[in-house]
Amino acid sequence: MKSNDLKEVALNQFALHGYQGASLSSIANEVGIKKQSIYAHFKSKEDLFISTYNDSLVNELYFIKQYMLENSSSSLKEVLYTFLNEYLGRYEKSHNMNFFMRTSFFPPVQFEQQIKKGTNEFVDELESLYFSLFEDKKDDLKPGINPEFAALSFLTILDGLLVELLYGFPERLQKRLTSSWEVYWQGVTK
Amino acid sequence: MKSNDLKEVALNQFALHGYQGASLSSIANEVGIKKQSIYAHFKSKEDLFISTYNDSLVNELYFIKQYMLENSSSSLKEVLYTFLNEYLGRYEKSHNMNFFMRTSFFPPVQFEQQIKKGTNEFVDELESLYFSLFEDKKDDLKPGINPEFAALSFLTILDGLLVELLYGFPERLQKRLTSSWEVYWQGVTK
DNA sequence: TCACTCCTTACGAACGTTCGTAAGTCTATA
DNA sequence: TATAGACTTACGAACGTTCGTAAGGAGTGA
Repeated sequence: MKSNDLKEVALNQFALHGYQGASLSSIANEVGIKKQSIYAHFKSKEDLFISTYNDSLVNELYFIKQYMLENSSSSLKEVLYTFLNEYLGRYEKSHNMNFFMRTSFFPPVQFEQQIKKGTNEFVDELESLYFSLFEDKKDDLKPGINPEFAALSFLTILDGLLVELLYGFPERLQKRLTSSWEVYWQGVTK
Repeated sequence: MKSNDLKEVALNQFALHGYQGASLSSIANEVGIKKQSIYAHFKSKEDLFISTYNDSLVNELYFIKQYMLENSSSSLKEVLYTFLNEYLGRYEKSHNMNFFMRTSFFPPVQFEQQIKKGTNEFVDELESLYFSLFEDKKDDLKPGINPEFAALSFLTILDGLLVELLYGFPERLQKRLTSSWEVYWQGVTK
């Protein structure tokens, strides 16, 4: 289906150049059609954009939920550390994360409320996934550590590493990952 | 001087709409001149942009260095925690941080190398500032904690909180700040 | 099987608008 | 009187969008 091709190419272009920077003609070009033909699939550039955004949100959430399902039997330490590495590695494999971050961090003004709502639901879901995880495995934590605090703290570090991912200096990212993990794990276990 | 007015307005518009989304005419409009008059001060939109970017980098670094100078006698705990709050609070007061983050995270393609170089120097300087701080005050740390690790870990948390700042949910930011700080400080002290 | 209609997808041509940029002119200040 | 800075006018290029049209497939009734 050409609609999916369009959304896939649009994702890449929007990730690379942003909403305003990506043009319909260059998107159409990459798909192999004329820009007017886009209007057979989407009624406007805005329509294409939010359609792409909704997909990216679903994909992002799907990846995380899937990981959680597949690793629910591992120890807390293993779940967390492996997740960090897998999630950061995902960045290289598709533009979905890049697009999603760009759009969530700096939404085009005309979509601001809509995207803020999406972001809010995403983070809410993410947090409750991690709350459950930490609650289930709180025996792995040092007594006296609030599982919710530990979860939020972990997610903050994850966000911090995402920033480093955007900067694009892999060796620095690696050092930050090592340091942050060590200090974090030392903080939540004895 | 009108050049400074221009850069100030440009900073706001670029922060709000990005490089491609901000137009010279709207910038000129806000300054109170015609867009063609911009060319009396800058030779192109690109020129205005990187000029604005260089200013924003200097400002960002200045704020941090100044804070470090003024608080060099405080305890490590106080320096760090107060910095977190002051730096996050700075976000509301000017668009400099927003512009700088937007540009560093997602540079327009034609400026990519130039901005990556700036970002790299900025982070390098930031890290060495914190390396010195943690080295100077390593007695405040739990023995066995590597001061460099503690510094990088702190900076990663800072970045993570910046992301939360961009999301724009103050109450969530507050919870993350509290949790992250508590876990972090528990990790680096006994 | 045939003809008819409907829907999807694609196209060329053109629309109005906005963009960044250029050249030349006027005017105030120093 | 020289210069900086703002103005007017104008430009080509690119933008998103609309229109009319055409090819192809799916389903329907004769």
